[in-house]
Amino acid sequence: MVDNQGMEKNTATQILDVAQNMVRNRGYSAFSYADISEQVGIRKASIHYHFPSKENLVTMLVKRYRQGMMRECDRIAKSGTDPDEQLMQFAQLYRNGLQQDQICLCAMLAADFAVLPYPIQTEIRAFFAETEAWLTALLQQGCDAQLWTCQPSVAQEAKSLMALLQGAQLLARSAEDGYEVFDQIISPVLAVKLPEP
Amino acid sequence: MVDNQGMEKNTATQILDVAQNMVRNRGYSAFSYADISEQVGIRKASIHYHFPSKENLVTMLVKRYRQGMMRECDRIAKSGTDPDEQLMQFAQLYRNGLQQDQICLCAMLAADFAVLPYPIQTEIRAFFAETEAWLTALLQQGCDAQLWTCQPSVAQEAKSLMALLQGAQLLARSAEDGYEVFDQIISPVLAVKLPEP
DNA sequence: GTCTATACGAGGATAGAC
DNA sequence: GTCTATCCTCGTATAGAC
Repeated sequence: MVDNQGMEKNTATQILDVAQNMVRNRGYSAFSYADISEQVGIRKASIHYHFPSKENLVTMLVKRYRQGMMRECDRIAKSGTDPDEQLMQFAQLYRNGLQQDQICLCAMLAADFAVLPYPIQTEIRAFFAETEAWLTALLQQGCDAQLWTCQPSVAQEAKSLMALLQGAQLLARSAEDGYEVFDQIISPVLAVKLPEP
Repeated sequence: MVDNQGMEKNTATQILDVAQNMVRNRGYSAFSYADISEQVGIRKASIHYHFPSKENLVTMLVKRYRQGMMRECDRIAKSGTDPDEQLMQFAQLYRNGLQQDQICLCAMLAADFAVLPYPIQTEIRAFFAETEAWLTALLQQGCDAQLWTCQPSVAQEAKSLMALLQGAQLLARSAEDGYEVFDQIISPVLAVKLPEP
């Protein structure tokens, strides 16, 4: 596994990394340039050099997050495993966030939707549309391979699965043992997807 | 239907009503005493007479919301209809919020969980525990009446359903047509609950 | 109970030196 | 690129008059 050990990450990337953790954990309104400043080790004013405004910063953040999500999905798709295994890996993406008490960036921003500038809203919609499209294709593969059936349509099943995963993250973070709650929520529904014994 | 037409609501109640709309729509960090002040028609300082701090205000808010939810659930339970009809009415509670672009108060606060004072966190946990208990009992009735089966347990199915409903609200509010998305998400899962043709 | 006035800090943002 | 210094607004909260 190649990582960045010893490599200097540029400042803009560091800012985005910290901001991402903050937004996923606290939401749009509850994180500030001062928070980023502390963790990155530069002054508040310096952040404005890289990202002129908060609106700009978060817009860039969602763009990057969207690309990252698509990369992950592509990786899963190209792994060559069966659709049911791919579905589990997809669910795993949501499960991973829990270790730092984080939910999906766009799930958090969907909650904050009413206070977001329009450009950010647009990016969020794009994220959900892309993710849904990918998941729909995966579900269709499973149907074709007779692994499962989707009623009344693969598109609706995809939406339902996304809602389930996001809701599971939401419920998990207010629970003491987040992982256990998440797994309990996921298991009945994903079990239904597998062939009957 | 008896309503409060002509009745003066006391100030504390008005404050809670406005605050509830605000929190459900914008979250904990993005609403202020100034917002309430405007809509209720009194000064910021006057709000502090009724609720000394924001923490206190929102704690009271969640307590009241929790009681309201339990009242609604009791009403459904005592309606004498079949479990499957009761389940639809329960889902309807979540659907109703959408008309004002609002999600469940506690779903919103679950997203904001990391920034909430401890007393509020406690109330939210209590809300979810109560709701889950009620829903578990309803699902059990349906099992007993052979209307459906719950795998691997009614408790897990209850959690899954709550996650689905909250996730559906989240996805609905970032969509142009919220109701349509919500209904699409709900229908595949709730349809499974009904007897096979 | 509600008001005016005010304290005090935090928030996002800009100007200009280095 | 990053700094210091500063602006202006908004946030929660308190004191004290009415």
